[in-house]
Amino acid sequence: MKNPKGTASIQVIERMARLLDALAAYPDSASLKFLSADTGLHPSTAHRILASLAEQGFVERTEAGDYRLGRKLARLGCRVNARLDVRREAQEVMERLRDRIGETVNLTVREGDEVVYVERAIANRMMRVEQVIGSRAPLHVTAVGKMMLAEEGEEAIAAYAERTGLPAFTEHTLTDPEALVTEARAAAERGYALDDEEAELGVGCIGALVRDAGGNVVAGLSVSAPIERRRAEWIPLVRAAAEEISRRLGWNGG
Amino acid sequence: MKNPKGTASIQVIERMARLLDALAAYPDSASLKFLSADTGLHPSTAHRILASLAEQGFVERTEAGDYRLGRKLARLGCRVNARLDVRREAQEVMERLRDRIGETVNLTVREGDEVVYVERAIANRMMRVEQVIGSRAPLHVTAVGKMMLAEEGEEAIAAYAERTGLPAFTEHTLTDPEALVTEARAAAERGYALDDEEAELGVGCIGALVRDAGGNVVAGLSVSAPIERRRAEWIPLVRAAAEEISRRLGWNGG
DNA sequence: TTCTATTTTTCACAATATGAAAATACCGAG
DNA sequence: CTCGGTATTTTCATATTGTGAAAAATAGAA
Repeated sequence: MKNPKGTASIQVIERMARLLDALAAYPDSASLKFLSADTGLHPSTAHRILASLAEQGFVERTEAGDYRLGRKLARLGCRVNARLDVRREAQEVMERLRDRIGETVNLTVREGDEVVYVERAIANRMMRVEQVIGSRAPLHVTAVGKMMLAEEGEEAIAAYAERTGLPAFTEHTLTDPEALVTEARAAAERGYALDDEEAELGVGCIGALVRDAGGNVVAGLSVSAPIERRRAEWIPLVRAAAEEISRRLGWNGG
Repeated sequence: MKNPKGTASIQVIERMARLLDALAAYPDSASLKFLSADTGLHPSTAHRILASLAEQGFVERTEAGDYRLGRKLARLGCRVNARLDVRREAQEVMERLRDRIGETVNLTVREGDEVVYVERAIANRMMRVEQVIGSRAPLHVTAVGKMMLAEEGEEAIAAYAERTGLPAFTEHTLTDPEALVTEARAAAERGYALDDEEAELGVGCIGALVRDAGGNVVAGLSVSAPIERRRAEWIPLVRAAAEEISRRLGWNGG
């Protein structure tokens, strides 16, 4: 059994990644039992890997013996955030936008075939949309995800569709590759994308892209609201906010 | 050659940690050549591990083929930071303290035998002390480090001295285990510690500890200034700021 | 072009991680 | 306090897996 997936990767590292991802899914800490179950790894193997990770500071152990993500990840992670200074720059702009329209504003970055929520400004209303920081969603069910796909061209979208099978989250999810391409192209031309209950029934989003000094897409900004409260007037506001963050990152139009 | 250090760790994970640390030492990106040289790993081995890490998103590759820390680290890291919400809570307090006394304020967390700088509010003066976020310093040459040592008791300080050899950074560095124990105990009793040019000539610090809801030390707050500008009047301000952050984290005195 | 400096792939080998099983630690219930 | 079930940790024989020398490919400089 050699390289079943054709990837030239080291087994332990792939397994470690699975363990860390599983661990990140728990709000605070998790026991060996759950982690080995979630990852499908033999408890003995999971234990050995986790012990090694603990030794290096990638995970920590609670008094109860459970595992949680470690300080070293925070340290290394803050280097990454410092590099793409998005979060820091975005925070203020996001809060202004939230105050202006009264709905939740999210900042997401792409990771593989998904977007990850990295920052947010939550609406202070009884009914609101709220994403957990660190949670993920496939590209094709989110407004910014569709724009990120559009950046890569039609072949890449086709490849994405092939790879993921465009799983449906609601009856409105775009499950047809053709429709996704059309929608993505339209969004790129307009400079914003909508999500009409494609990820969750009753939730509507407006999203726009954030670019760094080099013009590369580094994040996506979006407003998420109950669909009946969403207003077309917000579109220019979302675009302006995304552009404001881009400008702070050194992007001068384009 | 089995477990030369007696540790039951997985080799690849230890090597991966070395590579990531080496990578973190570079401001932006680094080439395979430097990374393998820095870590002492065979280029072939370093390449294979880095490729695997890249596959999992722990590192990314630049257009030039260089390596840099990846998004996944930011994502996992932000989970850690969200847990110990220190940085977010600290930011505002730190800026207020900085504005009050006009000198650089740092937030550090402990990692093994070192403190890591995770947040800061920089003095806006021509001459100022400025630490790079992510950089480190041994416990015994910093104000907060000495307080963190004091938390663990004398035996632990002795063990630390034994382990590290208390390397001298300046002629004022405490290189005698006895002196370090005395100093640490005094600092713990006072509730603050000083650093009198022990890390760098001309730099003086005042540090105090930040505790979470459980009373555990989660970080250290310190003011760093040119030694001749440092004032004893700042001591209560630093302590108050550290306590304010602790309070926000749920700590109610102790 | 040719030469040099890096990066990447290859491959035979043995060191290394694996996982079944046994041992230990941990709890709750009685 | 003891028993019984559960979770964690260690052990150990095994072959799978990662290793690193060397060769191949790639990129740059002259």
